[in-house]
Amino acid sequence: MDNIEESIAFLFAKAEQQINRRAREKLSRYGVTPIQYAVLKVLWREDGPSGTALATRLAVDNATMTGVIDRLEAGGYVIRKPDKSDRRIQRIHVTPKARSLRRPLDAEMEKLNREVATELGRRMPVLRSSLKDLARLDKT
Amino acid sequence: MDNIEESIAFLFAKAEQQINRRAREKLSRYGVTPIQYAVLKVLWREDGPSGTALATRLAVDNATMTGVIDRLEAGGYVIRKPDKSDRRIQRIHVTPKARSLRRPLDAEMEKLNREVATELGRRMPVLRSSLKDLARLDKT
DNA sequence: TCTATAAATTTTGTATACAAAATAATTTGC
DNA sequence: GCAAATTATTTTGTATACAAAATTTATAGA
Repeated sequence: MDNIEESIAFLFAKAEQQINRRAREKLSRYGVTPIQYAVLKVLWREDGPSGTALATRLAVDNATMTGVIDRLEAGGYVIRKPDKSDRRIQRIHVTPKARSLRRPLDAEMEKLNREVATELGRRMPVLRSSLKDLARLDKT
Repeated sequence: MDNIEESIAFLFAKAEQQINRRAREKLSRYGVTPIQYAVLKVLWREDGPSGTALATRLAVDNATMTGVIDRLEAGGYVIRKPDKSDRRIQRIHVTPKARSLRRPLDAEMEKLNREVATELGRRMPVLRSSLKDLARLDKT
């Protein structure tokens, strides 16, 4: 392995950088980032999870999730409401503002999926299964 | 696309997170990070590029590269030397300390490559070509 | 019961990563 | 020759991302 470009870690970092850049471009005019979109996508399906539940589901650190929720809350997309029976827990709820963004945001991200699928052609299913295996979102 | 786990951007982010975590684990006892390893890998082949040349080659922002070099310099892995004919340019040189790390660091990263290749089996070549296409390290 | 442990969240500190602006030096164009 | 444009680098500000520690509250065990 003479060149850094042959390193799988480097290739992953750069490919992810590009995909992330394209996702940011598509989402930016709605005022949200890719990870913020991921949080909203969970909330649209079931409102009111705890911060830790979101962090676990989206595979980020609790500390990272605190910041993401801070900014979503500052932007008026979510609100923290203390759990009634367990005062350690903050439940995260979407606002009407964020609900109204569901269709357009999903449309943007599905567009990105289609673009990548077109660029990769028949390799797309293999890429997808490889990513899922490496991400191991189920177990670990 | 009902679940965030189907979004290609999310899958990429999570897969990259795992790969990056594994790379950090392997490199950490040598005091370097994945992007710092990438810088060293360039310098081992040809010493003395400018910061901008490194940023372009490794596809990161100039501002990001400034910070990476700052920390490599603070750790004694590289030194900045002003170019003799163009006073805007800082040339980046490896130190003996960083030279001595070449073999062990390359060994760690090749180990990671082999591990991933084993996990993905026959899908590895397709993954690699997909990543290269998406990263577009050549053009753009 | 009451203390030790565990759980949820936040805080602090470090490291990418990028955008935009600032700075300094060189090159171009007239 | 010199102002304008370009180039290299750094600075500032924002946003992930994680580790480690701190805080608050709940639960388990003696």
